[in-house]
Amino acid sequence: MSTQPRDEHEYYERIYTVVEQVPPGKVATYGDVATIVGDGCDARIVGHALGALGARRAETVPWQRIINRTGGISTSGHGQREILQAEGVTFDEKGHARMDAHHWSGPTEAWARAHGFQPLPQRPPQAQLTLF
DNA sequence: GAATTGACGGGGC
DNA sequence: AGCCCCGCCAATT
Repeated sequence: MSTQPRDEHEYYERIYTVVEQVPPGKVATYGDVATIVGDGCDARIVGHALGALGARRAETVPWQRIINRTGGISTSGHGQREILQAEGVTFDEKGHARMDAHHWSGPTEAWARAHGFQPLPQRPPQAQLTLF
């Protein structure tokens, strides 16, 4: 049997623990975090969890390193992009983070297993070569 | 209780 | 890259 929390609040602490693993200069998507947390966690729940961070907790949880799948910033009025730029993350003209250079590859398999989380599946290398 | 909205995402075109 | 449709979970109207 799998214990999947019915109350999304039950995911919050696990979500914060995962977010704390993302190093400066790197970014992860809401979906990435949800996958690592596992047990039915959802990208939207991750968004709710980060939105529920108090000012105190936001000082230890790097919420700014979580962005959407397009590399765009989903928040407004929090200076998220500026903070990321200060950490070394680069953006293109359209305001999208350069995921190819800064996308976090997930926790180490050892860490994930030690803490009861799910490692991030290997992302297929994006071939940009114009064959023929 | 349907429709809508919100710090979302995958797949198809 | 962009747009659309649909699934997802929860809160609000």
